[in-house]
Amino acid sequence: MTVLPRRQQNRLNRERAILDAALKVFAAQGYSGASMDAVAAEAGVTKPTLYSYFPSKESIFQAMMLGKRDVMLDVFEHPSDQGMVADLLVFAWAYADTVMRPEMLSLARLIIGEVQRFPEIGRAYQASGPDHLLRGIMRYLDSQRRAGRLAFEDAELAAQDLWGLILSAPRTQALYMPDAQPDRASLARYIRNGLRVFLKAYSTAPGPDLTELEALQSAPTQQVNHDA
Amino acid sequence: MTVLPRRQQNRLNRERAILDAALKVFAAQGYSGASMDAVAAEAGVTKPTLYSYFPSKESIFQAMMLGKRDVMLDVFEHPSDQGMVADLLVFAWAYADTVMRPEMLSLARLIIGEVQRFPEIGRAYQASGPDHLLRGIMRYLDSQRRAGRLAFEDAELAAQDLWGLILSAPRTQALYMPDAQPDRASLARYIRNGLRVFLKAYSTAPGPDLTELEALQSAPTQQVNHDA
DNA sequence: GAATTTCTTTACTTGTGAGTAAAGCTTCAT
DNA sequence: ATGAAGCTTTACTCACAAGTAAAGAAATTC
Repeated sequence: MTVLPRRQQNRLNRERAILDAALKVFAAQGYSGASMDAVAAEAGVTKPTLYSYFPSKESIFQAMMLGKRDVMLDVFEHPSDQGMVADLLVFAWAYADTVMRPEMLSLARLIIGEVQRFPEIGRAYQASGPDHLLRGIMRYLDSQRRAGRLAFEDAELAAQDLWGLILSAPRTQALYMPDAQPDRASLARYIRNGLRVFLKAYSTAPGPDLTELEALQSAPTQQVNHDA
Repeated sequence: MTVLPRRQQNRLNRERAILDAALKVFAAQGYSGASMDAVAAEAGVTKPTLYSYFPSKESIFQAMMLGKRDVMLDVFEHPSDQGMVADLLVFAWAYADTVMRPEMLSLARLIIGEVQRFPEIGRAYQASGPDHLLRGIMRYLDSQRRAGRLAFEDAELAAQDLWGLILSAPRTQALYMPDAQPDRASLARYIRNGLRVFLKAYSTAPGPDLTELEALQSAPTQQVNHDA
């Protein structure tokens, strides 16, 4: 640990505080609706301080957005090695717990709402979030295909199918209705059904896999911790 | 046809012009970003005229949004009666041609972006668009189940699966990247794959249905006309 | 065709938000 | 400690946007 001079240390902390505040305020009010005074107040500083860290509202917005790139969990990087069905269940829950969190949904709404004015942000988010995750799913599905447990021609389509089956319905609903977030029971229903359909269409041994899925469903599922 | 007095006729026309202009401007700039002067200019009137039709910016926004409720096609109301696979293909294309149009995507972005400030609009849209359509799909799938061609327990889940398989991937991408709208060839790829997976998981006769699907795929698909 | 009513516009008021200049304070080097 | 440097604040400017008052134009009625 290099010991930074107190000034620079403070400066870094404040920059983070400002970006955190910007996320909160922009997510709640939208880009045009958010005022720099509100961001400053939320960050515990005053407006000119903001402008000593960033030259403009737009630059704060962009810095904040691009800084949030690595929020996405590398869900598919570390399979649990307890068999494909168990792996898929773990992945599905980890992913659901990530993208269905209220802050992530707010961020998604913000990006979608502003993407026509800030196209780069949409591209950056797409590349670092969904696309990155999709490649993870693809790698995993491919490994299962090589092991002879799945059969498909196009790994990308298969991965998109898995995503679409498991989470598109609850996520779409959550995007449109912030008040009515799905509870864990209905998430479980979506995940169970999605995996069932996916396995039926893609598994080389649908019967046994479905039996295994039924057996695992009663297992308790722990919520992923995100407070790190 | 009752002949309205010229005054009232003009008034109705102007109201429509204002709401159309509001849609354009709000969709392009967002609620906070749009100015009433811009709406007025787009509608070919001046600001006080706006305020003689609607009491406030918010009321224009709400009237415009709720007026757009019935845009959604009643795609699933009139099956083509050429067999389930052909029906599903027609439905899929009609739906794709509706929800993937740039204006519909802009509207969706606007709603998603503003839904935290206007929750009623999200609910209204969800009820009249997606939910309404889902019920149509459900009715159709149910009829096919009664006819013994499909097998499932929960029609709602089956309908959501169909939707998620066919359109969630391209639509999600289109929402995040307005510049990179998917072309018809890749839409066709999604639809083909989605139907294949759906039939494999839900059809009581997967083999024959898939053969039929292959046979139909080369058929020319006409784009739905929306200019009425 | 003139009077009346309704609608539309020109020309404002008021508030708010982005961005800044200059003064005051804190931290570090000597 | 004391002077110099940078950082933060108070107190502005300027521009733009929501909403309005009063004058002017158009249409309807007698």
